[in-house]
Amino acid sequence: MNASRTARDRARVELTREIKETARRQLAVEGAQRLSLRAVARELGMVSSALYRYFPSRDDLLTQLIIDAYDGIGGAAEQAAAALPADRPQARWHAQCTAIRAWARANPHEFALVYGTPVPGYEAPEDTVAPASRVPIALLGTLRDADALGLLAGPADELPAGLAAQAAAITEATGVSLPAAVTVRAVIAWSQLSGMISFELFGTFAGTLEPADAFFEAAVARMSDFVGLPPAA
Amino acid sequence: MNASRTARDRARVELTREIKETARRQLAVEGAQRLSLRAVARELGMVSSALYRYFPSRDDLLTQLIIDAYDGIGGAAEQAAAALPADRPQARWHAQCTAIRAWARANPHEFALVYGTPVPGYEAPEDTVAPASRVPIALLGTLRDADALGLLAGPADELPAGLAAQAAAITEATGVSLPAAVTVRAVIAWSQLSGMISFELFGTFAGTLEPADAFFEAAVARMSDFVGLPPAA
DNA sequence: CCTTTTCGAGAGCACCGCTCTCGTCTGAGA
DNA sequence: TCTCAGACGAGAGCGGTGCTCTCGAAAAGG
Repeated sequence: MNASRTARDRARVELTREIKETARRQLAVEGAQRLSLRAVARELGMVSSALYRYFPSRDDLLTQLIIDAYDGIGGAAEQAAAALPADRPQARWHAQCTAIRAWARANPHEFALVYGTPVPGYEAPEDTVAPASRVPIALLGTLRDADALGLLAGPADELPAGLAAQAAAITEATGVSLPAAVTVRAVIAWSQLSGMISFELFGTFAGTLEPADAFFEAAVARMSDFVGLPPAA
Repeated sequence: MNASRTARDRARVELTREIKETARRQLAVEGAQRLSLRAVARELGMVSSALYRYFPSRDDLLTQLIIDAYDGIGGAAEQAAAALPADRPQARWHAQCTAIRAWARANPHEFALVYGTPVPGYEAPEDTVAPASRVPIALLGTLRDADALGLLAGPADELPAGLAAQAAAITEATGVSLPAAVTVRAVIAWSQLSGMISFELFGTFAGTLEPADAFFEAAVARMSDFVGLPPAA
C-alpha cells in the first residue's frame, strides 16, 4: 500500500510532476494562451503523443495549473492573515490584500488564469471549487474574527430579500458566519480587489496610475473602512 | 477627392467592412481566442491569404474589434448619462453602471476583449487610448457635473503626495476636473465595477450570486455613496 | 494602348491538439 | 520462474492555425 510501490509507479508520479512543472514554467513565461503541449514535450525530450499517457488533454493539464494557482493565491492570503493577531483586523485585512496583490504581480499569468478571461471551451471541474474559495474565505474570515471580537462596525444596509438569501447561501457555502450586509460588502471589496489588480496587470492603468502602489494602499484603506473595520491603530 | 472614387476603392472599403463584420460575428459567438482568419475568409468565400490585403495580421484585425468594443461600451455609458439631467447625479451614476453591465452581458466576448486577459503578444496601439478612456471619462463626468452643482459630498481622504500627483495627471489626461480624493474614489469605483462584471461574466459567482442583479444594484448604490453622491431622490 | 498597381488564388511552411498504431518493456499472477 | 496483459514511448498522420510567396488576371492611370 506504499504510495509508490513499483519503479513504474514512481516514474509515473515523477514524470507527471515534471510535466506539470515544465508547463507551469512555460505558463509563467508565455501565458496560458501560448502554453503548448508540444513545447512541454520537447523540453522534456519526449514526443507530444507521450504526454497523453499522463494528461488526457491540454485542458486537463491547464486545470491542474488552475488549481495550483488558486492554491497559491489562496495560501498567500491565508498566510498573511495568520501572521497577525485576530484583534488587529485592519492590519490583517491590509496584509491579506497586499499579499494577494504581491502574488498576482509575481505570477501575472497564473492570476489571469483564475481571474481573467476563461478559456473558451473550458468548464471548471468540481475540483477547482474548493481551491477557488480560499481567497474569499480568507477575507471573510478576517471579518468574522473581527466581528467575534466586537471590532466590526456592521453596516446598516437594507438588503432585498433575494440578496439576503444569497448572502445566507454564501455563509453556508463558505462556513463563515457574518451579517448579510457585511457579507455583501465583503464580496464587493473582493471584486474590487480583483478588478484593481486586473487593471494594474492588464495595462488599463498604463500611463496614469503607474506605479499603482499608492493607489492600491488608498483603495485597501477605503475598502477596509467600507467593510466596517476600525481604522488602523 | 471623393471618399470612394474608383470601383476598386469602393470595393476595398466595402470588403474591409465585411471582413470586420464577419470577424465581429465570429468573435461574439466563439470568443477572441477562437477567432480565426481562415474561418472569416471561408465565410466570405475567399482564401485566407487574400485577407492579408486588408489586414496585415490577425492582431490588427483584433485591434479594430477592440476599438469597436471600447466605443460600444463607452457609448453605452455616455448615452445613459445623457438621458438624465445633471442635477440627478445619483440616477445618472446608476444608469451608467447599469448600461455598462447590460452592454457587457450582451457582448461578453467584447467585454473580455477590453477588460479581460490581454492577448499575449499584443500591445495596445495608440488608437485604442481615446476609445478606452470613454468609460472612465463618462463616470468622472457625472461626478464633475454633480460637483459643479454642489451635489457632491467630497470625501476628506488624505492622499500621499505621489497619489495626489497621479490624480492630477488623470484630471489632465481626461479633462475632467475633480478634487484628487474624488478622482481616486472614482477610479476605485470604476475598477470595482469592472471586477464585479468580470466575476459575473467569467463565472466566479457561479453557484452563489446568480443571478447577480440584486447584488449589482446593491454594489452600485454603495459605490454611489462611496464616491460622494447624494442618496436617490 | 501600355505600364503599373492591386487583387485573389494557390501552394507551402511551421506550428498546434489530438488519434492511432506498433514495437518494447515491466510487473503481476500462474 | 515464466508468461502474458497492460503500460509506455515513438512515429506517422489528420485537420486545423497564422502567415509568406508566387503567379496570373484585372483594373487604373499615364
